[in-house]
Amino acid sequence: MRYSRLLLPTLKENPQDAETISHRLMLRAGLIRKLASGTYSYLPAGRRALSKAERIVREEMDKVGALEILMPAIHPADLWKETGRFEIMGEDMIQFEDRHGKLNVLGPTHEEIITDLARHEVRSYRQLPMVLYQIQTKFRDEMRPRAGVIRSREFIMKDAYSFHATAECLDRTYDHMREAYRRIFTRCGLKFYVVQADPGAMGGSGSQEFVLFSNAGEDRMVQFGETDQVMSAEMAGRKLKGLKLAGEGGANFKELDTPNASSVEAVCAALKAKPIHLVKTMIFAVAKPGEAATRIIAALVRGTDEVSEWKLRKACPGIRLATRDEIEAAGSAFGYSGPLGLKVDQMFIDEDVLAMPKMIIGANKRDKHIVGVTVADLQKSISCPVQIGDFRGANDGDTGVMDGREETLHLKTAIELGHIFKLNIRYSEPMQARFMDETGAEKPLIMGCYGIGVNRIIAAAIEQSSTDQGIKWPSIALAPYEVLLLTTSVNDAELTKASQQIYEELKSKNCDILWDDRDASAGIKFNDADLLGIPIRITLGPKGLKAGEAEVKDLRTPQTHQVPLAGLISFVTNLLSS
RNA sequence: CGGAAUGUGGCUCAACUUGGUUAGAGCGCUCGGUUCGGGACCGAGAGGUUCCGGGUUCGAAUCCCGGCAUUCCGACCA
Repeated sequence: MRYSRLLLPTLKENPQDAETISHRLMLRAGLIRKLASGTYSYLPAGRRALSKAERIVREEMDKVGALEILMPAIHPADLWKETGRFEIMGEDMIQFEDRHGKLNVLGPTHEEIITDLARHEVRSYRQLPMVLYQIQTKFRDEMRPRAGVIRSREFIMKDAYSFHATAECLDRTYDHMREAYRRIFTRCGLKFYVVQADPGAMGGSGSQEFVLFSNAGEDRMVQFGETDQVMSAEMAGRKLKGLKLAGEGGANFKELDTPNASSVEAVCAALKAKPIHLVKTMIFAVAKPGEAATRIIAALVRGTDEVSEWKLRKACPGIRLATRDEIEAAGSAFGYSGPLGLKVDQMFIDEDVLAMPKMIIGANKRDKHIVGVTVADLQKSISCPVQIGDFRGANDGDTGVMDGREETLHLKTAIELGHIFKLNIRYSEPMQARFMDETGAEKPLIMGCYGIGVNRIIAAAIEQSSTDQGIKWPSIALAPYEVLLLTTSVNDAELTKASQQIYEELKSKNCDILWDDRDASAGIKFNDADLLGIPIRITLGPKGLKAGEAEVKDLRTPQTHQVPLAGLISFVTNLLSS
């Protein structure tokens, strides 16, 4: 491609709207342009980078026998109602009525759609296992799009879905997909971690995330010491000291007015205290979906900590946050809950609470808190069963425990690149997607699903390795072009002729080459070259031409070579295949 | 949805506090010339609903009210 014919509008200055490095550089290097909040156009170079990522994804999917399909972005809302996810996804789904008054949504993901396809097309265990995938635009009406392409309202996702007769077969495919994902991100040159994750809204029995550490990310992760072991902060277990609910004295607490102070922050302001002095009391209900609660429980953590629903769920399965009515039925007031006098069936107390000398707790009355509460007071007043343990998300510096080993936990923020799930029959059962097994019995299809945020690959690559001067593509396989031919001046006929010859020859060798043939000063060309970061840069100037050599810079090493023109083509093709 | 900030040629910004000529600068763009290995220089030129609506005033980019948009923090999130 000739630069003079290309739309590659670089920006000299940082756009005011862009804060994160990948966002800034994608704009400045002319990869993307914003249409509106959370929606971006990909310009030629950006589209090329995306295509390169897509190509890697396709090759690895095809290698594990996945079949590419394409599903609609417009879905009948009825399909989403079959699994209950119409309500769960809620306002994240972009909805519209068509001219016939039928409600449709723009697909944020495709479990329901693929399951519908499967219930029509899959009849027999003989067809299984089957893996289908697509690369397609998804829509989510994000509350707050941010960081350019990292969280946008419209994004490109590779989503794959697998169907199985047995759980063992799902396990095998899941493992193959995980390895395929490793290969994909490795080929993209990304420094990624595979993380045990909470299946969350997707449902199912297990999942792993592929993440890349970056402060532009949104996921809170902890790294186990200096190892490659990473897990979500919510799930990382910590070492306990063995504290007990016991103590002497107490009963010197008093009730104070805290009008309209239901958040930790507001209570601190009202009582001139710090979050570390507070205890948060979270009330949960044990209930089946859509049914009344069978038990009400409470969880206590310090004001600085977050209750880990995941850890709590392990101790007490089937929980969900209690409703306002349920909180009041437990003798409390919404926003002012505390352990003293609370009528719950069980209490789960994070161990750190027991190390607090004095605590501030909710009084179970509107606009009131109790200060000066001690562990002894808790011991005397709590009559329900109590479990002491690890019920909070991990903090930076905690001592983590994994498989009997102990390491300091380092808190990190991360970009989620991909996520793989064992769905089992989460979707096939409610949607009645069944197959006939070898005994002639009808069974729900066992499913897995596997997602990759394709445009996040590009953003993450730039987050991982770039400077304010420009992008440093971590893999040549991702760069919009492999080779940049920089002709320092186009007003020298000899130079232009020699450049064109190099350009044509490399092109004929199937080399992805961009020739900067613009009538612009060398400085502009060098700066644009730095911004775009094309890995191999050939610079040809009048002095070099006279000496019969070109300068070849390999940005990956980064080494500069003076190469005789006679051997230039083979030198570059060797670099590319190395 | 809560908190904060911003909105002025294509881009980055100034003028706003304290209302007062024809709203400026740099970059970019067009034309002419010089230059030609790190955003070079000289000259000429085009380009504006100062986000929108209302109000105050003799007079509003500037002050007031309402709205919209964008960004950041939080809540939320396959």
